Amino acid sequence: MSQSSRKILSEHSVSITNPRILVLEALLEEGNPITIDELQSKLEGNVAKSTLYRVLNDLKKINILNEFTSPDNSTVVELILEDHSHHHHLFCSDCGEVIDVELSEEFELMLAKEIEKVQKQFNFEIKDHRVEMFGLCTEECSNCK
Amino acid sequence: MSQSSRKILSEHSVSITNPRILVLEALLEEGNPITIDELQSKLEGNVAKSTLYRVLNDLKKINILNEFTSPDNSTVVELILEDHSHHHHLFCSDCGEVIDVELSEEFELMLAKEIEKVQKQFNFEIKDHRVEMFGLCTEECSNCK
DNA sequence: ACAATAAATGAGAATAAGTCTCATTTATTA
DNA sequence: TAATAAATGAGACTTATTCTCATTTATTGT
Repeated sequence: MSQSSRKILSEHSVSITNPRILVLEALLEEGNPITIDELQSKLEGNVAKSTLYRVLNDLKKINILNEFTSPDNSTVVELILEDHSHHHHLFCSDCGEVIDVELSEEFELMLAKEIEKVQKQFNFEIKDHRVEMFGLCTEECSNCK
Repeated sequence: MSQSSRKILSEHSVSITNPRILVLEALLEEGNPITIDELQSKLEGNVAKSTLYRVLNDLKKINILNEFTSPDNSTVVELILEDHSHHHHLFCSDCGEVIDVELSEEFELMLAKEIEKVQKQFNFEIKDHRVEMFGLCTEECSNCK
């Protein structure tokens, strides 16, 4: 795991430091979107708060970190890995879990066409998009604590 | 305008007070999503900061206010009116403007089908969704300051 | 219309997420 | 391995939001 963290850093010409490795490892281990709070817990005080935020900003700058806000206003972060394809998010209003969701290719094609229309309509250059879904996991949901 | 604010409040059995009328009027006048900062400016100090947040929370509770976070992490609010149909948001990374966008009915139908699949896949009950689009308004964009 | 009561407000204190500062430590490179 | 630039930790600072509490305002029954 430490290997891939180092690899990720060097591939992006970012100096390899302990806090960066620890943060990357925590994010890799999680494998899913995670709140800053959860991330801090995982790090068990091994990275200073200021450093954590700095490292997250570093990762954003090299475009390997996605940051967004959950419906309950917590900041959520997620690593963008090469093999990690385009996806969307499903939020549970009950337990707060965030789940990565891939939608069908035909849907994405249709969305691309819609976006094309919106670009023309508003004279915009649309660079990115996301679909967010909100709901409740049912009792059987294994993702829910 | 004050009439409709009063009507909105009484229809939701919320007591009619000056700060609530002022906030509603500002939101009605704007007609578009607006940041808290912009809203505060529009209110020109006529509503205390604590009251503004309280009123916004009141409006959220009666489900006539939609709150979300822009890509630059400002809180954005928008009134949900009866005649205000289902829509999505387009964010300009340049000027920060947020624009309401309606997507085609066929797209929404297809998205509903996708959501149906996601519900089954993750054992979720999906209550709501939104599509967010990020980009840059071009120079001719009249929405951009 | 009025008094009694409950609810809402304003002002500023408190909290919490995120950023900044600066002295110290660590990584890079030659 | 030494010199230098970059990163870190600790805590101060900033800013958005919530909370507290004394005062004001709206509502309701008469």
